[in-house]
Amino acid sequence: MGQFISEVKRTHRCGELTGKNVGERAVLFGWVHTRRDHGGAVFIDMRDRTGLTQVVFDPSLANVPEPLRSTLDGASVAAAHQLAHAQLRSEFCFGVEGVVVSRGENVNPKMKTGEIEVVAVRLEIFNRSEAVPFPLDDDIDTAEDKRLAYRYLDLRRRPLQEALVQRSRANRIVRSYFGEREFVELETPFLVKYTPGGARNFLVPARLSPGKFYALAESPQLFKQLFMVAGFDRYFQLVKCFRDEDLRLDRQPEFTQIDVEMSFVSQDDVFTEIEGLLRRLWKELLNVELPVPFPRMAFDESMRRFGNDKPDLRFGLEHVELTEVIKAHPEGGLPLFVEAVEQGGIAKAIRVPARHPLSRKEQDELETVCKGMGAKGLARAKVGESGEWTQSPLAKTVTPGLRQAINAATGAEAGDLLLFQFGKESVVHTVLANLRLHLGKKLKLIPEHGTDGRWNFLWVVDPPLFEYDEEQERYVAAHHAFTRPHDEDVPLLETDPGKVKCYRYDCVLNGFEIGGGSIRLHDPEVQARVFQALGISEAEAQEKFGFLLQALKFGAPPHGGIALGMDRLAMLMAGAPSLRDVIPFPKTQKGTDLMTDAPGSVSAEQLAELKVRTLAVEPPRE
RNA sequence: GGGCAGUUAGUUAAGUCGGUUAUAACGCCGGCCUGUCACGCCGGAGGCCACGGGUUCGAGUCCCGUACUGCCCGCCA
Repeated sequence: MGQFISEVKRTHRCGELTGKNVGERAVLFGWVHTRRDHGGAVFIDMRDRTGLTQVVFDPSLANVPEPLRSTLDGASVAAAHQLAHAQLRSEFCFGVEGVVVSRGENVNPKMKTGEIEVVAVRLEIFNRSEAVPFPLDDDIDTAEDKRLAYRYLDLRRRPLQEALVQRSRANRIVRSYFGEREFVELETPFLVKYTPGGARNFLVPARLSPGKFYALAESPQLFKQLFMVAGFDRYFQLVKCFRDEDLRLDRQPEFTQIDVEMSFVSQDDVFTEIEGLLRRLWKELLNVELPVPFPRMAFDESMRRFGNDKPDLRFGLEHVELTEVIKAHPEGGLPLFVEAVEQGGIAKAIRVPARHPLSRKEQDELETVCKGMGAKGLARAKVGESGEWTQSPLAKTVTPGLRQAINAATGAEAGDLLLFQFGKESVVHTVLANLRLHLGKKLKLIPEHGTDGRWNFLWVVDPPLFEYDEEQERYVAAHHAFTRPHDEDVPLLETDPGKVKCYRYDCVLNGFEIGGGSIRLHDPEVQARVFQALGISEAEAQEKFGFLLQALKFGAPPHGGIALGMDRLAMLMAGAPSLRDVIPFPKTQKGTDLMTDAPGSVSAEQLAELKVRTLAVEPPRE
């Protein structure tokens, strides 16, 4: 044991052997991927992270041509075969020394290395393996929780290895891109002071300040602005961020951002830098030329046409605004519609073209989907040959005038299906935005998971600076309080804050928000007015953001930036169905780690040392 | 906090109207096999049907609850 490694060094990797290597001596290290034992000859598909090579243990050396054959030690070959036959099993880790030979008639065109095989002259088993709990093939349908419990085995599988290797290359590209462009890579603290608002923070008890807590940084936002004040001019960082919010397919509690901040830039300058980066990533990793500049869409337009601020532009099924149409037909015969509109709500529809027929049952399923998102129901109407509505309770009540107006607004033709939502604007938008995505997948306009080679990038721009919070009955910052409003809207800060647009932007790809940022507010006078509009007093602002406000007083440059979600980028570039597939050790939707069983209990002593007492029902161990 | 779906052998699944020994494939173990590559053939082991309660003469199957997993709404400045 161990001798093998000190005596011989690896000469090749499994995935890189080709016909050009025929005749070479080869030493390979790897794992048993599959084994086919014919008694007389044993075939092993040997795997390392580069791929597979067939290793054959054949004491007859039938496939080794002379004069090479007579140079090989027959006794050693026979011993290797015997060991392979008797012991070598799935997922054993082993080393092999042999010669690369052509497979001749037996070429396997399905394998990258199918032209050749390695005839084993010497075998060393480094470590045996228990039977693995699930197959390690490329395509498996093993339940996620079992894969996560044995993540180190799941990570032996090629799709995950390739995704992670690609992500590693992406990191390198990011660093060289920004490095070449005079950006400085700077680090920021993870243990920071808690600031209210925004994402919920993970808290870390501060042992040296009993009773006090650090927060884990949800982003380096304020620090990177201070880099600008300090004059670093152009900053980037690949940085972990932590947010204690509920998880989704594309959200993990700890994730990585490509964090960027620049001084003396406009919104367009930021876009140009980022488009250049994304172009480089797509070119080098996917060999795809992304057209630039990316299209831009106003936030309001995105909400109107798609019901959210991250539209998937790969397919239609756009929302059709019907509020005004209904208002124009007060006699229309749609009490529910009218009621919703009168109460300040809106009415919208999606038209499903006749070429995508949906059965009654499928329509009912759509209604279930909608109800799950807060809809009261899903009104629908099938459009007949002469524009009449059928298969709908609306058919009898709606007046011909309103019906024709709605048909005209939606562009409805015979055989089309109209799906309506009416009520509170936020609910209508949520329901229809998700219904549109659901339909897109159901009708195979976009894939259920992963990508289809279409890359529809989009900048969503000019959102409102404030959002009205109905619970608190006041305006809150839609992004953060340091976003620069459009100059022409500044007067509205006092008169109509809801109308103020700002230099905030999101980068959207195929319906995923892959990045967002803003041009920052560096004018103290406007800043004060923004705080006032938010109802934040001078004292309050000082307490929360005092260090930043102070910093902005010392000749702060105009600046702005963006943060890109590295995990989401990696997921989309890999065509992976989930963020978990590009994170080596991800967490479940409940934020647990099924391998380490984190989060775990701690001892009473540990808690006492931190001056922390838990109210949880389950007492800590020990 | 809420909605939907799921949980049966190591894995993936089937399991009819509630009925007596819970199936299959793959994997695993043993045997045979010299050109396989989804190797083949023969044999074998392997199950608290997630957990708890209920209905019933009888529950994998029906009902209620809990846990866990996934997707979504809320949440994510």
